[in-house]
Amino acid sequence: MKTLTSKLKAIDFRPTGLVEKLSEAMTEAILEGIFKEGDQLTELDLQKQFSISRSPIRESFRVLEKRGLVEVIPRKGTFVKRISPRDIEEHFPVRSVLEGLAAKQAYANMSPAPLEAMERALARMKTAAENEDTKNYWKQHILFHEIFIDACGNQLLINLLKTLRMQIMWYRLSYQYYKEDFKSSYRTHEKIMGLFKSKNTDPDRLEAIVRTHIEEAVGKFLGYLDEQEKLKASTK
Amino acid sequence: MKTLTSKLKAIDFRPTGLVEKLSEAMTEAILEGIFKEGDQLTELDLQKQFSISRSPIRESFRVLEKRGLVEVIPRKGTFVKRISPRDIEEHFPVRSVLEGLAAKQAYANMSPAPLEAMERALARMKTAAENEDTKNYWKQHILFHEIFIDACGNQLLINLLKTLRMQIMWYRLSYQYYKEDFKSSYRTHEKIMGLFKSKNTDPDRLEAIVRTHIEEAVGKFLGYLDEQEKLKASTK
DNA sequence: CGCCACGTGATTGTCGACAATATTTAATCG
DNA sequence: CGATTAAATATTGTCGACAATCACGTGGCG
Repeated sequence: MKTLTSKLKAIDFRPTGLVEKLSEAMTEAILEGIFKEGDQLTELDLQKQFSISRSPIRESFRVLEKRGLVEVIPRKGTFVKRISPRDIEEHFPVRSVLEGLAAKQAYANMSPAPLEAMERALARMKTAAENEDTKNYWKQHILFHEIFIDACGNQLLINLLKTLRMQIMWYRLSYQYYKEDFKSSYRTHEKIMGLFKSKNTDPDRLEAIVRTHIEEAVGKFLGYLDEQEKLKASTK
Repeated sequence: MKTLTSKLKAIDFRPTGLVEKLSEAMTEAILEGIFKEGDQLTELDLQKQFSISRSPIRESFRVLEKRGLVEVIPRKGTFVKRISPRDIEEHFPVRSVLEGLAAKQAYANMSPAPLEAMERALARMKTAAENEDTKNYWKQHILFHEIFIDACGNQLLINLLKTLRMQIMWYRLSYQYYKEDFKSSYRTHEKIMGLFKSKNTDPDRLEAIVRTHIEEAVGKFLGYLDEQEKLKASTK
């Protein structure tokens, strides 16, 4: 487990709202890969790093647990959650139905602002695809989805998806450079954009297309995972 | 906020696993309506009731928060979550797509045991409907759904649905006596059962029917809520 | 050599006390 | 009398200490 010296200094640790600040700091640390999967987050270590007592640390663990980033095992400790191929397989179908629903609900109460934001994101996806800028393509891709999710207006749905997407995002840390089939991906999003813009789109069709788009991602993701594993094995 | 004397005595409070025990006790207390919505759960009160220190209490709050039963507001306190009509409206679409997916996945890897369990539950639903035993009809209805949810094999999906269903169940405390249209409800479940049993069911059709069944419940539920509100207003 | 008992260090679990913040009540002024 | 401020009370936030449990290594025994 690496230290968090850089983050530590950036944060004001006057003793109020320690749990909030600490939760944010640790969330970032996990998302950025400073805390690696399987790592035990020992209270004493964090206590030393942040010079705070264990009470807020323990509470922060529960907050991170809610976000699905760590696993609190009573009388054993708190560990950064590992993601197995099985988790991936379980994740995508769930997320696909939820994002499908979000798309449908977003279409139902769509307003100009998010629509324009999506178009801008889509334009940047196009540019990134042409330049084969994988990292940026991903960033815009994520943004595109986030916009219509936020626009769906269903707070429960928004929160669920935020959590789910964050969980997988963290694993994507290294994933941001994986080679997406830009052309195919872009065409799909172009089609989705078209459906959002049109006045007489069948909401169920929009939902189905978004859902399928995400369901199909599971294969690519698992393939990538496999590749990484082999890479790891060969360098040993 | 009522006291928990009865529960208190039933629980062994030797200081190990206090958080687990306390979380369970408080979960039940909320589900059973001992803690009412909007109630502030003050640490001192619970401390006195259970004769334990505040540390495990505070951690338990975070556990309950994860289950969606309370709301932790920093520097204000912890409150039993209120459920608004809007929450209901947001809840049902989400749950419907998830249970639809669960049904589809359950059908894909269905085995005899859960199938039989569902048939038994369905049979008891029939009896309860004939006797107009609302409470028992509800119980069996819930069980019926739980069986195929558990059978879907997707642990993420199972956990999400368990949480969602629990949140609404708590509000159902009084709801167990609301008058369901037994005949219509029973017929739907008979149809679902038939689709689960058949070897050549279209999984998407099964999914759609389950989804629709739940989507339609939102109206009844809101109507019930409204009725309760009026009742409350009139008795004042 | 393998395996179990046991002790030792590491880690989590709980506690009571004090500090900081929020809420209520009381007092003051216009 | 109402509004504003100030004191008091209630409640949450954090801390350091001690207790219980777990993980690991060591030594004895078959």
